[in-house]
Amino acid sequence: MLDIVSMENKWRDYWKKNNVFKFTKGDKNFSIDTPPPTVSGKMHLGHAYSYPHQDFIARYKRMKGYNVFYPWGFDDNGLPTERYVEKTRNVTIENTPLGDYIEICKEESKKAELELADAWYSIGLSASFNDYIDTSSDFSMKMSQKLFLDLARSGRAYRAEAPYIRCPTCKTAISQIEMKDAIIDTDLVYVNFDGIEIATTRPEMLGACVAVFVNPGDERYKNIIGKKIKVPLYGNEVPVMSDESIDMNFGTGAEMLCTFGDQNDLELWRKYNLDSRIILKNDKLNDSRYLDNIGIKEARKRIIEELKKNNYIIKIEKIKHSVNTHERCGTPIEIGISKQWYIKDLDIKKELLEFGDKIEWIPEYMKTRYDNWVNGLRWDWCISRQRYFGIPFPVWYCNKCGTIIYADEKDLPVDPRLVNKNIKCPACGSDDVQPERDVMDTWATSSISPTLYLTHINSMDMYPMDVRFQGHDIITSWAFTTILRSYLHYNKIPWKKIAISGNVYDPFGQKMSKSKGNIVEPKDIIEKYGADALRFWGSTTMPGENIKLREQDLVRGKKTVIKLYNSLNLLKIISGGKIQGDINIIKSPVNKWIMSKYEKTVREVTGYMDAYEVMKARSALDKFFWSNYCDNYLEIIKNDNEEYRNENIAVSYLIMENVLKMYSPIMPFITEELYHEIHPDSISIALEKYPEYDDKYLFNEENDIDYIISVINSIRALKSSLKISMAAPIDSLNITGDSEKIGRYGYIIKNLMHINNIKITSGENININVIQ
RNA sequence: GGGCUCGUAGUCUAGUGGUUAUGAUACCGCCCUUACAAGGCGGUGGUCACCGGUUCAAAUCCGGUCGGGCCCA
Repeated sequence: MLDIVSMENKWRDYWKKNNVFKFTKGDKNFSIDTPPPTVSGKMHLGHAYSYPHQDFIARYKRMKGYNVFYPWGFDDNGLPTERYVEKTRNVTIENTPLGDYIEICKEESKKAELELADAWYSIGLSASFNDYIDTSSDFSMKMSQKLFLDLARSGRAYRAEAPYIRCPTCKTAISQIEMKDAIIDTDLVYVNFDGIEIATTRPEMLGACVAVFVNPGDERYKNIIGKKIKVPLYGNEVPVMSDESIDMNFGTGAEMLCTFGDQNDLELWRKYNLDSRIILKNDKLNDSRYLDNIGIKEARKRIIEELKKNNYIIKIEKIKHSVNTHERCGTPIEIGISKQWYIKDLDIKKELLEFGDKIEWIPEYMKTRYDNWVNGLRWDWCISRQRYFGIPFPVWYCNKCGTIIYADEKDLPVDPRLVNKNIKCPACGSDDVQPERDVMDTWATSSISPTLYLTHINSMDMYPMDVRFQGHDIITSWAFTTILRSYLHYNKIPWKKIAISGNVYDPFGQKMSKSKGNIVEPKDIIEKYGADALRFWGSTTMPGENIKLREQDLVRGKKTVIKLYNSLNLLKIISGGKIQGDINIIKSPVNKWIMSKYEKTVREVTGYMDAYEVMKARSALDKFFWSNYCDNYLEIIKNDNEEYRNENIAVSYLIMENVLKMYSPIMPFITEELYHEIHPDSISIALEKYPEYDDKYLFNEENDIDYIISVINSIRALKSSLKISMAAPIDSLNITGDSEKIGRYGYIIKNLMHINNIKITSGENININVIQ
């Protein structure tokens, strides 16, 4: 009996111990840009579905003779890690010195990485786990800072006081990438503005009002456009202006523009070059009148009270309103104004689109999402975060003259917040300097993953990498920022291909989530069905497609594992354990038939694998293995003429081991196990050569035997209808059909179906009847 | 609101102009045959979402409708 769990464990240990997948650079290299999973989360089923996709290709390319660079990384920067540490170690930035806080983050990351690596290893990935990189290491920090300095010196990265998107909960700037829409319940307040009714969801921002906007086509307000009106409570005069973007059906059709109530305010503010009245700073409102450094909710209450007191409120309506939120915490974002670091990208949209075109997208339509994103960019990429654990900016500021002081490249990596290195201002000579306290956005480091990976092995000559694998949910973040950085630093595409994978849903098409209680752990699946079956399930979709978790796919995978095991078992019984014979001269028509089918399968499977269509490759292989090889070929040679015995053994073994090779990228465990039974001296099936298509093994007999098999199927149907065993002997049978073929290959029919005599009648259609 | 994508037996799925629409699973019947009953053989089951158009020919191409999913506003 086959014990799948212990068999898989055995090979996992073996691969690790023998460092089977270590990369050695050669003439023919193939490199994969792997998504570094975050350390704050466990490997979930979505990962267990998508990561094997990279591994299928990695293993295939390795067997096709490439030196495959398949690095491994962990992303342990930023907010998720801080959250994780604050939860597990009960530390906060308020109760812990910065240096200690960072050390604890690193410590926990390291610990989590060691634990997590096992989960990733358990699904049989052939990546370099022995030599992984993580995004918070000195190495990553050095590279990230160095590339940042390159951008800063060339002016691509700049620091500016500008409006920025802020999360009040996380108390940090975020980028357009991190926003998500949400519908919330809110009050729509109708305010009397100098006789004009205005509806607003942000009454607390009244003191920041710099204009009133209406739609130019709105008849109600036509005659007041261009006039000035007074802001209630504050009394300042603001212009009434018009813009197409104003929705006539929202509220009263007249809106106040505040610096800054929301993104639309910001856009109109930029478009018309309006004044600013900043009353909101770091989540506190201060208008030196009604609001004295108080929070947003409190301020809203107070302003509404004041408006009521002075009879400015007409009515208050409860509405559902669409707002932008921070995707990590769900808090509605605010627009703040402060100094942040940006990477300028709005001026190179055209170039970025061209780069998108140069990369092969699998599947192709996923590129559209990238294009839409680039076309819709409205902000330069804000890369500074007011957080603690992350790559620090290698800069100081001179308190005297304001000059930005960049770290010397030879001193990298450097954390200006923690080291005091006698920094002097190069402009004025002052040593009164202060460090930048912000850290970089996690994507600022993830976006240079090809550089990180290739520099790690000292092989930047392999740039661009061959392929990036990632989910479709991060096309606008990871794929986009990587292409952007690659353009800015090297003017090269980061990879030749990008392969996008889909999401995993439960059997009813619902997303898996804790609250729904429909989460399935990969570990449980591996225990029940095996890692091979889990990977098999992962190979049942076309590139980019979402997948539902369905038990039957796992069952099918496990059945395939067992079928492979049993078919080798049968070969051992038939051959008496010996492989013999010569396949250079094939005489048996049945062997000619199976060799033809086999060669065609090799050609087909290889073609699909080259196109990353693993699902089609596997289907073709399944069909050959189950139907042609097991159900028909092996059944026939069990009962074949003695003269073909040695040839049958040779052919059946040859095909068996090549079937194992073709299955091995998908199911590495069972194929390793069985291959070692045939070739005990092999280091690993993963290092063997993939079968090559050879047309010298195509024979005309293929069609003849196909015909004979259809005759056999008819006899099987007959036996089935007679309710007798396939092995039950029949004395005499009349077969109508192609008499020449049936005559020539009648012995196959007789042997397999246990028939003593056959009588042949010529006819168009196959017809079988028993002669009593 | 815009974009992308999908709609094929109970369920999942292949198929992008041309025999009788693929396979899996479920279901029914038979068979323990020199491996495998988690197997084999046979069978039931489909107005290819709907409407219209192009064509000798449409699941496939075009337009529209309805319904899912995702991305972006």
